[in-house]
Amino acid sequence: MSRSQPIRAARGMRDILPEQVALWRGVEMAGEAAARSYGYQEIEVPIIEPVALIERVGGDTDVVRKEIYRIQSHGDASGEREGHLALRPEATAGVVRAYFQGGLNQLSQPVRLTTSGPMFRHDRPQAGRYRQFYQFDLEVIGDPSPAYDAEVIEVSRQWLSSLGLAGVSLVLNSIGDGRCRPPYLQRLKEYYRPLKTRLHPDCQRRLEENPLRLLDCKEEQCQPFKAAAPRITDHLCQPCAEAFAEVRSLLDGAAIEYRLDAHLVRGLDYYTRTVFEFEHAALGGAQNALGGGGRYDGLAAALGYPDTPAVGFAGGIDRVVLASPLSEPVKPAQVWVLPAEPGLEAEAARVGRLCRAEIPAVVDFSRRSLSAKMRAAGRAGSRWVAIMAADEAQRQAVQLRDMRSGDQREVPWDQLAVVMAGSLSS
RNA sequence: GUGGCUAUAGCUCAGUAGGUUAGAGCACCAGAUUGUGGUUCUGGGUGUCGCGGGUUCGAAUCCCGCUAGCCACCCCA
Repeated sequence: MSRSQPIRAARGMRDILPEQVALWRGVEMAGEAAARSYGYQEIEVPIIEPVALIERVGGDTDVVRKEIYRIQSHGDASGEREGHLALRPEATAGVVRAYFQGGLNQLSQPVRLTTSGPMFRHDRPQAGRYRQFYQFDLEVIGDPSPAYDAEVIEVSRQWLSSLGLAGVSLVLNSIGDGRCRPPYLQRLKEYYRPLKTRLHPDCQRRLEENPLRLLDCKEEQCQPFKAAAPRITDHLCQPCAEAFAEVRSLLDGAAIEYRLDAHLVRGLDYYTRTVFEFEHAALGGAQNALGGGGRYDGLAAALGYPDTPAVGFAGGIDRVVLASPLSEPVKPAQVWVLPAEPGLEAEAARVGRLCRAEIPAVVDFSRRSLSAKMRAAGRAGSRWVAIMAADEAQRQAVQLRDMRSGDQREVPWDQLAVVMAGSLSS
């Protein structure tokens, strides 16, 4: 009625404040560096995509059922298609679309791509889980060789280890393909059906809807049945079994450690064969997955493009930041220009410009006392301050103070940049 | 989407048998130092007690609703 609440960020959204940004960028840049060193090329794709792009690949998963941010139609009578847009929940589908639409399928294959940016899912927020979250993606499109599965794993592992993360483990599985998975799921259902009444309610529902999920249920009462359940890796068709064996042998050859887990599955339906995930022990159970990926040979066809094999990885930047050892951000050398009395704004601004030839310069135009300005400069971690009152301004000079040593001397404006640059390099 | 816990200053928190001007540490601002920081000293509370309503002479405290955060699910990065 009277006063309204101040506006806050929407639920599940958060800001990355200046203090955090350095760490954030570091994580992102480490990904780019790892990708670049393996010859991956950067690509940017839209955050908004047609809902159909997401629905075709997502199938009947929760992500599509209830977690998609659909964009409200603009109300333009001629543009009813506007009602069919959504914020992307992941990047892979968009990258594959761009691969065809941009003619990358005409280049020599495979094409190695990397991208990163915000994704959106209408989940219940929790620590390490936001409605807008950031992913780093690797995709290798256009070649079925298991060697690319191994390479993608190697690059994503390189990303995580270059950040100095400890306690990261790789989990590996194969979930077969369109040929061997359906018969396996049939077996799995047959195994579980007689046990149905002894499963917990969610699993009773899963039995027919999504039997793979029975395998990673955490409910106590469902545990006893898992051990004897048929394992997908025992029922792979010949080509899938060979591909899986090759991935493992390549990982072994590269001395990449992993744990086989027949219960590892993926949320999105287009995955085939290799699936993998990086876990971090120190993070809570709900957000211990730092990233995951796998082969998605069925995706291109699901989008209406020619059947095209591909493999990829998506890493959660938010969670990697969370898991990263906090490093003290390195403050860049700076000079603060402090006019010691009012009326020197123009001169101070000019001194700032001269300094910027060599290092970033901040000009303090505030009216507070010089000692307050010094305090502020000191707290900001400035390397130098350039103090100037009317008499110095008249001589076109400043008192340049080295904040580390406390040494101070008068320096003419036109020598400032040189003097600071000189003592930086020494 | 389901269930549970929580919400007091910028941060971490104290404050309930309901009682008058709501506190601490850190942070922040100012001064000591009318031209010199990081140490020290002095001063300053910077707050619609998450929001809305109810009970009461009186609510940060009790009740209801809402919102947000956290935790466990669902699912996933």
